[in-house]
Amino acid sequence: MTRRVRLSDVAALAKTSTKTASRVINGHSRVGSDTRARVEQAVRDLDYRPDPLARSLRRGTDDTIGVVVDEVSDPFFASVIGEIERMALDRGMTVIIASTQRLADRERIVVDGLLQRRVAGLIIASISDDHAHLRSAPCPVVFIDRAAAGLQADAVLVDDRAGARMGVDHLIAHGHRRIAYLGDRLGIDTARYRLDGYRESHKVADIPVREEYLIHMEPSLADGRHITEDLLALPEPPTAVFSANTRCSLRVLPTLHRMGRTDVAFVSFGDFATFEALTPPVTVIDHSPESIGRLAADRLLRRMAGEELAAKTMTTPLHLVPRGSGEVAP
Amino acid sequence: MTRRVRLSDVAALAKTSTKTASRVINGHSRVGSDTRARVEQAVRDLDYRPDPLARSLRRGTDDTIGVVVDEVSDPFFASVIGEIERMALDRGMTVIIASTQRLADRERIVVDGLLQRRVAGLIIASISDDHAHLRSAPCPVVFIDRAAAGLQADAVLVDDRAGARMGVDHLIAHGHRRIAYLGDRLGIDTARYRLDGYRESHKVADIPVREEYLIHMEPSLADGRHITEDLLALPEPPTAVFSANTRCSLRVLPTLHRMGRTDVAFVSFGDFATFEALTPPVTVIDHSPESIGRLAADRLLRRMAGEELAAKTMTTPLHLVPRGSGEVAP
DNA sequence: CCGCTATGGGTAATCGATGTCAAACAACGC
DNA sequence: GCGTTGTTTGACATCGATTACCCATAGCGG
Repeated sequence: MTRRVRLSDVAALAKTSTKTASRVINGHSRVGSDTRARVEQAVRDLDYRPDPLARSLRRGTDDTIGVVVDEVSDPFFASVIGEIERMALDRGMTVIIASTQRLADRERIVVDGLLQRRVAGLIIASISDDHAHLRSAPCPVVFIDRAAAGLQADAVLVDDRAGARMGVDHLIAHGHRRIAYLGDRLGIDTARYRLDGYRESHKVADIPVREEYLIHMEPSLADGRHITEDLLALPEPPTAVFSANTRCSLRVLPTLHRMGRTDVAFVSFGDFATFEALTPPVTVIDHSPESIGRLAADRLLRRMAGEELAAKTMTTPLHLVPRGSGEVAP
Repeated sequence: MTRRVRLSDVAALAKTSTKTASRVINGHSRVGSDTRARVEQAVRDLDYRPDPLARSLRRGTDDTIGVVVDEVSDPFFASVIGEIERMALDRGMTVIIASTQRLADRERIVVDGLLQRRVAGLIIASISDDHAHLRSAPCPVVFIDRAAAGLQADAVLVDDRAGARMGVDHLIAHGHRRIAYLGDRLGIDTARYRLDGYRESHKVADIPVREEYLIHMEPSLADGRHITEDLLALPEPPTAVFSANTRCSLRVLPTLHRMGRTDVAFVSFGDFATFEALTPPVTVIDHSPESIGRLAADRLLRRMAGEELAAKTMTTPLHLVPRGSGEVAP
């Protein structure tokens, strides 16, 4: 990092004005071919690269995509982000990731912060329930995992209700009537819809829902040990567990195994590499985080390129992968 | 997002100059108490927040920490990042994450990009072998996971050689003499040192190293199926596998289980939530990604706060957690 | 030879905040 | 009353790039 090379240095070396140099660099309007050549040479000689800060300040926009998620260490989001990054970087764009730790007020701060930085586009897994303030956002916004409220916008979703129904129906079909539900706290849409699916399955099968079987994990709660132990210590313990997301599954499965309670059936909404290696292998409702990332990034990049598109909600396909843990009899 | 409120708007409302308003906002030097009050009122009335871009441009530095890792979806880095974010956000700083996909030339680009953005500090898991160009970096730099080459700098490391020795010694102590090594390609320091440890263990125990047991996975390689199958199809297949990192373990363990080959002993350098739930549970060399993140962030934040510190290399503790897979007899 | 349109290029304002420097003013001692 | 010191304050330049606006030159037809 020697002294910064500025546009004016380039212009000086090319014996022209900054304006013309700027024209060449940004490919604008007509510039004489000899002048253009001189500027290009100077750029090369000085290894000049425009200052992204100054450029954004003037242009009012940056070539950065902002991504807002709950937590990077959540394997689901980690994969989504990985895919977004891959697509963005192919196009020479930077990605800024910010996490909300599942706190609604942090989300607001974080999103505002990104907008202040004039990101060119935003991909948000929102936990807040009001996005009206994004209506006049100065850049395209794509929602992932959870839909926008009070706002027409693109969204790439998972059919939460349907997925949960698949999983719970599957357990019911295998004879279970005492099924625990494990998910995030209900403030979060995804959790609510998945719970809805759970309830619906019960209703259709005419099984009453027992409130003591519903566990809503706080974001901060470090491990699932007590939860699992308490659940199995109930006078009438569940014979099956439906876990509404990978993160919950990762917390609870180890405890279940440590307790030797693999007789409890288990279905996870969301897969993970080692799930198939457990004994019994974990039955999952699979949805591809990569394709969510890909769809979202693609949509965003197209909007950023100026395509006029109507707001659209995309849903990624789901399928049940029976592997063993979901087929254990009660 | 209505029209942007600028400092001059605040100044106008408070009937003073932009400079004075700026003084109040940044708490610099002395300002008359009545003027200060007027400015503060105006800030509140207009909901003014300084433009981070303009501020950075002028100040020459941003309140953002740049983090460079191989890949966000690597569980090890995901945890490290999670911890860095938590610490940074407590102090109101933003974190920008960029990934290199384990490509040395991308690393250079990505790092330069962050420096151009005038990040206030950098945390790098570098895969390049020359950091001389960072010697005069305009901000503090802390290396994680892999040390700096050709440069005095802080680093938070894992004792790769010692960890590998622990793991391989353990396998040897349990009677194994045919031990496969599975790691990243050797261009990466971490991989090299871990392999060194593996070799050293063999030397000490007077066991020859068989080159056909050494697997160096390419970063792009999607799954470990063929690798595992090929390894076990050798005329004299290994009776044990030492996996040099969590990512490799996550790729190989499922295949091993799918093939029903849990008679092959397995030790993983790096733990993961489900490892203890497998049958047999996975013996690991445990090192805490969170504490790496914490140490690195702490060090960086202190430097950013201006503390003068001598370059220091920190090493996080390692311990062997025997769980079963590493104690399988040959 | 004049006026008109292209074309290439320069000057200076701008984005929004902050640093420099000096003016304005009060208080103080003499 | 005057010089001195110290506190507030503001005009202006600056960070580095982009752009609105204007000017110069050449080529053209009449």
